[in-house]
Amino acid sequence: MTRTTLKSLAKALNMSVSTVSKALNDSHEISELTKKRVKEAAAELHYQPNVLAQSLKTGKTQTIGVVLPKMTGPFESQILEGMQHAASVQNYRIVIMNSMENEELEGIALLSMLDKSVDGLLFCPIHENSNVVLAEQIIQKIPVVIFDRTDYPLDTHKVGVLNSEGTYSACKHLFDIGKKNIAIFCGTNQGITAKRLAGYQRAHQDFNIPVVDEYTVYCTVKSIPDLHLEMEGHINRLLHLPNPPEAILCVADTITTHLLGVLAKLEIKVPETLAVMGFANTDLALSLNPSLSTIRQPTKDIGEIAVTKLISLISKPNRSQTAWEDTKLPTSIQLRRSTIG
Amino acid sequence: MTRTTLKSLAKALNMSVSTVSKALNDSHEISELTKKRVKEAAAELHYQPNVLAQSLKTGKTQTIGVVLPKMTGPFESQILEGMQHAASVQNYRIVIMNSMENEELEGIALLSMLDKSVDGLLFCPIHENSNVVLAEQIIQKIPVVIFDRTDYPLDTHKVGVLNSEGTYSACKHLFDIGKKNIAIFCGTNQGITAKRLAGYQRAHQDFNIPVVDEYTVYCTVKSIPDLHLEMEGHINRLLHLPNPPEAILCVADTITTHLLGVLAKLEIKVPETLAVMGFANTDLALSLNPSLSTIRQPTKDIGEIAVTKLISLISKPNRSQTAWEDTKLPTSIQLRRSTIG
DNA sequence: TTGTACGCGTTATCAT
DNA sequence: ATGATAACGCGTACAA
Repeated sequence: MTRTTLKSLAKALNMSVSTVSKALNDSHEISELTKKRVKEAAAELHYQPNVLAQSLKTGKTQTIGVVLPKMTGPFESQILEGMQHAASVQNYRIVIMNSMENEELEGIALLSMLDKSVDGLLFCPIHENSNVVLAEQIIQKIPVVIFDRTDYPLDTHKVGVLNSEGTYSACKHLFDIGKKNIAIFCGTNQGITAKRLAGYQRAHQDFNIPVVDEYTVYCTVKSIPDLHLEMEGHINRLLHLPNPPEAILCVADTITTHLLGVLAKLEIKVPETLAVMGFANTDLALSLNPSLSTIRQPTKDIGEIAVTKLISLISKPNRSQTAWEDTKLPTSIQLRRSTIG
Repeated sequence: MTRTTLKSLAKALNMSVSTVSKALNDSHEISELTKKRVKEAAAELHYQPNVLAQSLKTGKTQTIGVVLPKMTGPFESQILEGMQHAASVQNYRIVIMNSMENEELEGIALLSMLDKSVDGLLFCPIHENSNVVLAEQIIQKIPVVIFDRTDYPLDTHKVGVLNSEGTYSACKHLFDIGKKNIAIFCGTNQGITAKRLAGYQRAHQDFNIPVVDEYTVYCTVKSIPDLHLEMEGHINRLLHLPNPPEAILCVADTITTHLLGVLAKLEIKVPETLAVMGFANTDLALSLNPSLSTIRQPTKDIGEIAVTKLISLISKPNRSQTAWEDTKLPTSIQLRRSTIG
């Protein structure tokens, strides 16, 4: 059982390879009749072009590489699904490399993109200056689009969200329901944290509410059980302040979704004692107890737009003189019982 | 800025392509001195072999394809991460195709695996006889390993879990804490549901507890809000039975994790009125209120083992006379407050 | 309209 | 120990 190649197809048809090739590619210099004959025979013999040979010849692989720090978590998998979908629609495939939040692994992943096996790269850097020189090397050869963690010094298209607006709206909502004292739980990614923190501060300014320094809290721990402990400590400390907060705003998915568990364990009433809301992209927000008010990121859009922009770069002849776009998608807010009882 | 190829490298070194190629591949017929010179020059000029040309020549792509029904949800992304990890360690890359639970899309995805662009396929079929003929065609050309939904008529390695044992242990636990009347909420995948249902029934037999027909419930709906409504209906019906159940066992992740939300809305006490446990692979089980007792699948292992088995098939010369292994990994049970208060 | 010949970048066989 | 050359499967400029 040997593979059908152009050559074998040509032999079976008593024609030359080039005729067959042109016929299959609908060249105008081939008669309709032969085209039809060729295509029928191709279908008959289950001919499939060898994409490797095609790519070697054309220099295009119809493949785009994705390098991202993690792929568990609803946020990441939703982005990946968006990418996967947009890519397959436009006849591209996706190969994923996981940097596992590790700069060295990220370097290896990036390096493997230089071998002509992908037409473009979608990159979510671990932090704002990880592997920058490598990235600059890569972008000399293939187009790159930065997504999610867009605070990265590379001149190219970027696709992320309006981080500061998300926290701003959340604060506004909390103010509206009478919670003026809002603690904010920050995550480990500096660029994103900074943006979201800025929205929090700007909201306070605009509404003339003072920012209490002690309300800004950093959760640095990685494992879930440890995170629970760390958050317990923070909450106990906050509630014993002379002026304890009435709400907690979380700026990272893991922190947000696990906070309710911690509060339940401490038997703190939500939202009466502490209202809770934060960035989170899981369906489960609806099924938590109480259901969780969230700031939701348009993950699928991020993925799809990133892919579309990348593909447009790939097909563009002179990439050098492009005006780079820093696309910031709006977040949206779902109000549920963790803030409005 | 033109790419460094074997040829340009050779020219720079005043040597022939074949010498350079052999030197880089550590052929024994090349002197140490030249090897050293070649390798230095290669590093100097940032030479990277063109993997496409390599693959075209060798027939190996160092790439494995994954076709699976969905990739959101913790279960799927954990499996993917396991695959990704095992693959990269063994110097393979992964390209993912999402069938989106749609048999036609699955067919397209599978078809694209026939073009010599992957060395092997990891396949999680939509259901027990979707695209079987296509799969059989594929396995003629490249090795295939079936994962997760292993109830599929293809002679090859399979990697899944001991589904019936999971529900068996769960029932045993519920019996132990005095909940003899257990309702079971089933999902839409027939093969897996059947296995898990069997474990439920076997447990009842072994412990001499009658199976009540009305306790077996099917949740068929896809969207989360609708699923909530459907489950509400089932629960109301069950609780008005003359002999209402004291526990609910869920056999699909989505059902399990969302059930607590439904019960909270109905203000039903968990675990007092109804204990809850079920298959679920999310970290959030710990942070639900009450925290959720789960049957957990070794997702990372599934992914890693599937990859390892596939790679071993790829490197095996005579695939025809292999003894196919149907690997069933054990599940594990985490007891939390949704059953033991 | 069809066919011939070459090259994409490698690896592998055969000489030297 | 090293070098010339064919081949992998395809696309295409050029010739017929």
